[in-house]
Amino acid sequence: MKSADFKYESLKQWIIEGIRAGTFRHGDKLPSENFLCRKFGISRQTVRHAMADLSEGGLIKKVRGSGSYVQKQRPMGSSKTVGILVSHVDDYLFAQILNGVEEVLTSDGFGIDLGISNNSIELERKFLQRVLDTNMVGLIVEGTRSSLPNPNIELYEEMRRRDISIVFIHNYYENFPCASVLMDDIAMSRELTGLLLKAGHKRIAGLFKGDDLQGPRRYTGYVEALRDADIPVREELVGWFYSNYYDNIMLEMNLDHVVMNLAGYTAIVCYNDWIAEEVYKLYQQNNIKIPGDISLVSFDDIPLARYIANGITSGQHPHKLLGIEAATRLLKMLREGIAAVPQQPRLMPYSISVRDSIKDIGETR
Amino acid sequence: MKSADFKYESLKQWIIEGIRAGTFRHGDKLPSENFLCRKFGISRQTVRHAMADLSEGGLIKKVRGSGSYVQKQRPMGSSKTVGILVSHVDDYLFAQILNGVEEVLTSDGFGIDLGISNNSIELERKFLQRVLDTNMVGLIVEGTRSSLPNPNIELYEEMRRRDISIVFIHNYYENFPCASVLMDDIAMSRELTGLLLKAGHKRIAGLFKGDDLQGPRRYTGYVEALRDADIPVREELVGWFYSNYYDNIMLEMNLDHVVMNLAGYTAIVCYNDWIAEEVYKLYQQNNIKIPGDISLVSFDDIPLARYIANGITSGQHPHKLLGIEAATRLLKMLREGIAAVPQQPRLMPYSISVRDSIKDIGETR
DNA sequence: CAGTATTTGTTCGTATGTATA
DNA sequence: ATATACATACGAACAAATACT
Repeated sequence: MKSADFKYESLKQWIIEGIRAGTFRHGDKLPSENFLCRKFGISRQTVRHAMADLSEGGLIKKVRGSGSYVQKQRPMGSSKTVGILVSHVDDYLFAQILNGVEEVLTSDGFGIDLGISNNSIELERKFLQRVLDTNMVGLIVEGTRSSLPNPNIELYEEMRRRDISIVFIHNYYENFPCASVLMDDIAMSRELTGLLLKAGHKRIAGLFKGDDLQGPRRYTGYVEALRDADIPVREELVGWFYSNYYDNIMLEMNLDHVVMNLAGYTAIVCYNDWIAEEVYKLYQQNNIKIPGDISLVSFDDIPLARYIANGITSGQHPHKLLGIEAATRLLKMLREGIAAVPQQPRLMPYSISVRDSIKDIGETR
Repeated sequence: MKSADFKYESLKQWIIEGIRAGTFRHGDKLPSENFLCRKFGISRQTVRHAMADLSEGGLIKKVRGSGSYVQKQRPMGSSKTVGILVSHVDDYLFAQILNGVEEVLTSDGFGIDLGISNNSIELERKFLQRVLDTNMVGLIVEGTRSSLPNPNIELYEEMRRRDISIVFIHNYYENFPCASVLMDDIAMSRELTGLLLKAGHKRIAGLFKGDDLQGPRRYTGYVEALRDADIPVREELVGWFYSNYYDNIMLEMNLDHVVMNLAGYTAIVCYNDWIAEEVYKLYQQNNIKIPGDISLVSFDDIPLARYIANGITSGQHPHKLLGIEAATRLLKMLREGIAAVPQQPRLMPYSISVRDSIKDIGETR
């Protein structure tokens, strides 16, 4: 189908198509040069030209005295680079993850190519394209706007076709089953909300990120906990915010609007510690005390969490371990094939750092 | 000198040497194939074999009907990958820098290959080797143990020979003049120490990192401030710690030893906010109040700084800007040649966030 | 602008060397 | 040890792009 004005180009195409179609599989011996000469009625030099090109590109390996062989799709010595795409690099969470990933991969001689999506579908696409263009062997990725249908799925599917190993972290796309490593957001959220319930709170507000899978998952845990306690979920106590409003500049301008629209609650579940800090600052301005007036729980347990108010109760997320786990799974897939790792979410264990941000208001249900 | 058993290999060598020696300069037209046939008494096929190899490697460019030309050392379309090597990824400082670097480079179509040295000379070497092996076009690097002579200088020099652009951040090696972007540690430290002096402090302790260039620079500023105030520097008030003791696990075990050996001071200059936090925790255990008993100033102004004690006074380092500045300089070097950017340190502007960690003890000198 | 010489690109044929099965 | 298969090398011819007159 392709323009093959030259004989050596058409022979290259013929071999490539044969490999793609499965006629020649990885490790197979290709027909000898002399055989191809006869078959196509061309000279050996021409055959050699074609084979040399393919060999240069790493598609085949020529062994003197033996023959030419189809290389594994990804010859070991070729790229040895793994892409890692994260959504934000604002804080130390990412740094910890990266630390873990780096530790595992570089000890195995892999390089890391980094991309930041800033939760932009377009930037995600750009990086995925780069993964394909530069022939990376694997990808660790934090999905962009992972709770919504993703238009870049086609690129992920192209990667799968090309046998590029993929591990998602923190989230994944519903319509793309894949290995992933997640924190156990639902259970963690259920337990954190449970702490508030146990302290007698009944009107518990929630503040979640809407366009990232972690938001809905944390919301789910919150809902489950309320349901278990036979407390109806009140729509007006749940605030949602979105990526557009999430970067540091816009955050404060919009968050107070969301938070101040919540009313009549004694406790709040915050999407993460950064949001909790913003809420705390807002409360300070309005002279609301934590936990005196409002009890608060949150996620991530960043170092700051110790210092917000009297210390806030936060779900601990083993970030470095998550990075290590993701990288380890990727390595296994690279070495033993994609099937070696279950293409399902793996939930990381968690723990909760209880601090003085919950006031017991008696009446234990 | 090299084993050139084959004619095409020796011709390749001859051309490479010619380019290296300056006989053929970039853009020059090489002798025609037929000329080389006659000159070396070999067939045109053999000449073509050699030329094809060089062309594949990007060293020369063949133009049909015209001739073969020496390529620029780094043909634009080749790698488009920039290495970035940092020492630690523990905290958000690095994340901010990376954010800035990423923003600039990816908008120009460059990819980022990340390495973490963990302040290990060996890991640094490994990454530098990777930069060379994978033909990266540039490098942004935070030097490893930058206050000491570095055994990897040879690799940096090889990069320079290969026209790989290099920008140092935070530090540089004394014996390798190079473009670099630094925070103005000395001036910042002088000003911070000055704040303590203005508040009447005379016995001011200092706690510095010894094996990173930033440590000695901050110490220098501290010394200059004291000298300006005609206060002698007392050896016993200065504590030094080293990378071995700097990772999170070892830190606390050793820091208290260093800190507790300091005695008879009313104020302390801390290497950075993480150290300040450790010092603060130590003080808490010993019932020492900041600023009641000891005044404290520090560097970096991380978000935590607001929350340590009543908030600590800290020198603000525009991390993201530093990343942007470094990346911008690198881009300029990549586009216009290394000479386009002064091979000297560029100091970033800074500001100081004054908080309630300094007690005025009267007697304004 | 046309024509010609130069230069690289493609293809053929052949011969010899060397590693592998 | 022999046959097979790839690696190097030579010689020749024509095509196509470019440079020069």
